This record gives sequence, C-alpha cells and structure tokens, in this order.
Amino acid sequence: MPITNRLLTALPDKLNQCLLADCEPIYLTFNQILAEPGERIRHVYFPTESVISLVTSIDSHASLGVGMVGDEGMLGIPLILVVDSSPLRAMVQGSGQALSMKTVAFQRHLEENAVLQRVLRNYLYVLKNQLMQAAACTHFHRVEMRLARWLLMTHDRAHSDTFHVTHEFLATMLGVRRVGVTKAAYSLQKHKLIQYSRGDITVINRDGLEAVSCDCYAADTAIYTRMMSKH
Amino acid sequence: MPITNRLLTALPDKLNQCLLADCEPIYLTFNQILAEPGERIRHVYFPTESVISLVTSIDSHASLGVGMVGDEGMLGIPLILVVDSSPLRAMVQGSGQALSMKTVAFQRHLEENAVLQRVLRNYLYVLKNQLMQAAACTHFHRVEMRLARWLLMTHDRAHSDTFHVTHEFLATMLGVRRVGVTKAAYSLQKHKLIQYSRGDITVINRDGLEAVSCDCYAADTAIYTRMMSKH
DNA sequence: TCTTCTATGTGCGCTAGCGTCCAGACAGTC
DNA sequence: GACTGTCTGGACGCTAGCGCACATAGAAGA
Repeated sequence: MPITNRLLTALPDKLNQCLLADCEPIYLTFNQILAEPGERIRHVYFPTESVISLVTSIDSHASLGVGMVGDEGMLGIPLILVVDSSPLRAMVQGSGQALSMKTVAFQRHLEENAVLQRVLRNYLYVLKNQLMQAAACTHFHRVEMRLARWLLMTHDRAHSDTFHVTHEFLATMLGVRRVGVTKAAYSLQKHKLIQYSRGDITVINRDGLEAVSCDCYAADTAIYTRMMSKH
Repeated sequence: MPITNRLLTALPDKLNQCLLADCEPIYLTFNQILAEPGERIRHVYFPTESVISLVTSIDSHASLGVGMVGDEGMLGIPLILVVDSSPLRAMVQGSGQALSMKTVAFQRHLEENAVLQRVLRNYLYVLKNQLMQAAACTHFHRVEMRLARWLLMTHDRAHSDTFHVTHEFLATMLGVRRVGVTKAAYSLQKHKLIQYSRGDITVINRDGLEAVSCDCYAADTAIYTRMMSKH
C-alpha cells in the first residue's frame, strides 16, 4: 500500500499532482506539537501514516481532545476560512509520515482551485460536526464508551491493530483522570476487546469495541462518508 | 434604537442595503423550530431582537445547547460551506423580530460578494470556537457557573434585563436535570444576582454574574470581538 | 369558585468520577 | 546488577449530579 492521504487522492489526478509538487514528506514524532492556540499557522499537514490529535485547553490545566486527524483529513483547516491562526493545540498522537506544505503555497492552491475549495469546505463541515458530537458525547457518555470510541477512531487511522498510547495520554484526551482510563481500559481488556502493556495497545475484537462504544462513533463516520464521498 | 442586526450593519452601506432588499421581517415565537438536523436549509435568519439556540441531540433523548445566535450573528452558516443541510436543531429561545432571506437569494449574494464572504467566514470561525469552548465548558464546569454563563450570553442578546426562560428549558440547554437548574438558579437568586418567577428571569447584578460564571464567557466574547471587529 | 396546568422547590438513595497516595512491574541506563 | 523513570493497578473518602417521586403555588380557564 502506497503512502497516501485520502483527502488528496480523492482529488482529480492533475490537481493531486499539482499539490504534491508543493508538499514535503516529514516524519512526525509522538508528542510533537504542531500548533498552539493563537499561534500563526505556518504549515498545513496531510497525515499519511501519522495521527494528530486536536486538543482544547481550558482553565490553564484541564484539556480535552475534540478531534483527530489522520490520512482522512488535514491539519490547518482555519486557512479555508482565511484565518491564519490556530484555535487549538495539535499534537502528534501517532508517529509516522505526513506531507507538509507551506501556508503560502496552500493558500495559493486554494485560491486557484475551486475543486479543492469544495472538498475542503465539506471537510470543514465534517469537522464542525465532530466538534458538536464531541461536546455532547463528552458530557453524556461514560468513560468506557468514550474510550472505546476513541480507540476505534485511532484504529481507523493507525493502519495497524497495534498502536502506542499510554493511559496518561488517553486521560488528557478524554478529559478524565489517568486512573479513570486505567479502569476503563482494564474492563475492555477483561472482555478481550483490547490488550495493552506499557503504552502498546492492540485491538483484538473490533466488532466488540464498536458494540461497547457509543453511537457517536458511527455518527461521526457516517457524516464523513456522506460528505466526502460524493464525487 | 432601530431594529438591526450587527452582522449586517457591520457591512458597507451599499452591500447592507443590497441584502436588506432581499430580507423579510418576521416575528419568531418562543419554542419555534427553525431547523432540524439533516433538514434542508430554506431560509437564513438574521435575528434583530430575537434569540435562537443551537441544540445538538444525541441518544434520541438527551440534548445539549452548543451555541446561541442573536443580533450579533445569523442562522444558516452551513451555506457558507456550500452545504445546504442543517447539522443541528435551531429553536427560538427568545421571541422577537428577525430578518429572513431565502436560501437561494443568500447564496447569490454570497457568490457575488467577497466582503460578505469574508465577514461570514470570520463568523463561522467564531462559531467553531464557541463549539470547542462549549465542549470543554460543559465537561469541566459546574452547573452554576454554566448557568451564569448562559444567562450572560442571553442577556447580551436580549436587549433587556428581563427575558423569558423556564428552568425546564435551561435544563435542556445545559444538558442537566431541571432540578439541577432550579438549585443553581436558586443559589444565584439568593446572592441577588438574578431574580425569577415562573419563567421570567431578570438580571439584577450583571457584574456579579460575570464573577460567578466561568471564563468561557469572557473567552467567547473576546474571540468574537477580535474576529469581527477588524474593519 | 373550582379545576387544571405549568413552574418551582424538596427529599432520598445512588453512582461516576474526583483528588490523592501508594504499590508493583517492567524497561532502559550506567 | 543496581538504579531510575515510566507505566499500570488498587484503595480511600468525597461530591456533583442522577433518577424518581412528591409538594406547593401562581396562572388561566370554565
């Protein structure tokens, strides 16, 4: 399987190549910060095998994961709205390859290309929906369901049944204590849905995970496919 | 004070009048539903003295307020992304006047007018930020703070210190039990910040409310002014 | 006046998640 | 082979908010 980003490959060949010409491959490493709230956006990223988490922080300490970007999306969406500052923190949650492009180049492509605009506007709509879903899900659903959902989202983007995430990291994503994650993860492991050790998590029974997770996972993916698949 | 919508009046005079020509005044009544998730958007609304709540629902019963639109904004933002279906429910929370425009007309104006595009893209960015803020706020902050914040947001848009909202309504907005709202409101009233009776709420001490509310209120308004005030 | 409806207030037991602290267990390093 | 740091697990009491059921009280209509 070639290293690709689905957002890019969904574009017409010519446009795709045109964009690739301005992209540089880059290896993103775990915990790397790609954006901070209020910071100027200097590059956009198209993950190919890496995974990026979108984190909002509040009250200086508490933080909450509100989105995830893998090979199905891109980082730097505010540029579509002609705003060049990042509203949230973006941190690398799964090491791996990505393509990066300078903001200026990206803006140029965006201006010149109606198809690109259309696709990315749809993607922004999807992200906005994810935000709403995240708001409600985080409020109403128990940690175990939310953890399952989060693992599924990661699994989708990881290109592997095993990926590296510690309970501590999951805790900041879910906005709960580390101990809370440990309990939930323990429960999932007991039911043979996952297996983990020192940060290496393996999805054993994906269907089981989907059953345990809240409908938010299905809702999110449904909106993505609906919005992104028409041509 | 003339009946206006700040989003419109912020536009150049000529453009403003051009838009007004396609607008019709309409009176929105409490509890009226202006949009349902998945429904096609047939009109956009520019509230002048009315207030609209954006509500996301989940698990068929639970629902959560994730945004509010008054004379500082508009309803129908997905159209900016060239998506014509509403992602959430919009219900009238404060009766009053608004201007409405048919979707087709709005789309035409949008295509023809770069200034309008720019302003509304900024507004969308603000809304997106509100969503993130709402997600974190709802998760981390206690009901009383959240209630205070919500009252402040309403107060800003109500053009009056008194407005009509029942505890029941507030409960669905905040995603908690009615009893939870009653308790929080009771506490606010005891501290002489508000006064209420059978759905009529009066803000007595606004500064006090701001002190009690979480920083999310300040954060939201800060982003709005920053994004919407340049020119 | 009597009834009915809507809005608010109260009580009670329950649970998820919190804050905190400590314990074991594995991995890498010197 | 000892040391140190990282990761996971378990225990404790605490509290916000839940679900449910019931009580009052103003409004509104017959």
